[in-house]
Amino acid sequence: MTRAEAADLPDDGAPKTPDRLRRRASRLLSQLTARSDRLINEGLAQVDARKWHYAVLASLQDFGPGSQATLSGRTGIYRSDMVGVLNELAERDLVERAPDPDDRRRNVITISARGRRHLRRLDKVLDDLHDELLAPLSPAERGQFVQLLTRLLDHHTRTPDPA
Amino acid sequence: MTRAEAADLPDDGAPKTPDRLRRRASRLLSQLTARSDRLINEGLAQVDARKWHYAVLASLQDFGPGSQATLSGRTGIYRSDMVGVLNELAERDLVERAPDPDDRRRNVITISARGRRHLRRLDKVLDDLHDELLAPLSPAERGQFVQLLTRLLDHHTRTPDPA
DNA sequence: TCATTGCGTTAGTCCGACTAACGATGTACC
DNA sequence: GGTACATCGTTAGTCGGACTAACGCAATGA
Repeated sequence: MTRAEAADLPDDGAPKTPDRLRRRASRLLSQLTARSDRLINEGLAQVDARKWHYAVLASLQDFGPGSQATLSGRTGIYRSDMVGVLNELAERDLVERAPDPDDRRRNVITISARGRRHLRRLDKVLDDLHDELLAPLSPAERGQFVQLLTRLLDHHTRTPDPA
Repeated sequence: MTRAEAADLPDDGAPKTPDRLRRRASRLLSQLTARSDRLINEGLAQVDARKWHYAVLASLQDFGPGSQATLSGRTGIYRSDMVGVLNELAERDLVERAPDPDDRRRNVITISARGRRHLRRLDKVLDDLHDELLAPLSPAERGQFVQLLTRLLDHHTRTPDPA
């Protein structure tokens, strides 16, 4: 081992990260989100689903059928990406896509019985995955965490940057 | 217009997002991180910097010179991406990259006086940006938030998925 | 009627996280 | 001393998510 290495590396070889870096909320968010996304994606993949599937199905279940644009608004998925998501859902017979007789530009998307069943399953899967995600936190802390995130997101959703 | 802005408009048609979707921690994390990343990136862009620059400079300042691999470990930047980051930093004369006489495979990266000055500026910029990011939270809540994030990240860092 | 707006769709950009593999070099073991 | 293996910097490329541009078409309203 060279002299330079001895200066850089602690005895166990674990690399040290500066505190000012480690404490930055933006960095914590990025890193945690990366882990969270992977956890959720892998979990959903095991039941042949993606998180967008859940968003669309839940939105259909809770607010009824709608056009692709409507779903886009309800779920936050861009309408450019919605196409692919609905293709996947239709392939699996979880939704039906039919032309709207009242407005021939639109498709009316409806959740199927199978879709409803699948949604119930996804809800369970996601509950478990979030249990894993939030494992180190007590129930009270989980509530706090969600609350803080919500407030921050709301703030930045309704307050666009003046740039 | 971004996703979150488009979602959820006050209409009588009520394009609303299902609660079970809105409350999921994973989703809140993703969305907030997207906003946070944009905020930080745009802010840093105004001083001709990227967040990786900060990570590398801070690591050099706090722990001294090191090889690219060392920096990779300290900052979390993949060594494949480190190349480009160091190119940018070297272009701006913020670091110096010199071959290590003791090990000709390595480069020794050193922060320059200019780099130190730049780092001080970045710290200030980031403080301001985080003030904006965490605006809706009280100081106590900010501490709480950082603490919760840290615990979660630590947990998932030291506990790899059993897959 | 004609311009405008909304719809679904295709294509493509940008970025961050991550993997694979290469040539050059260094280290360990027999 | 050779040889197998590990490490370093580097290039290239994958993957998914967020986001933009623009098309053809249908509906709307002045």
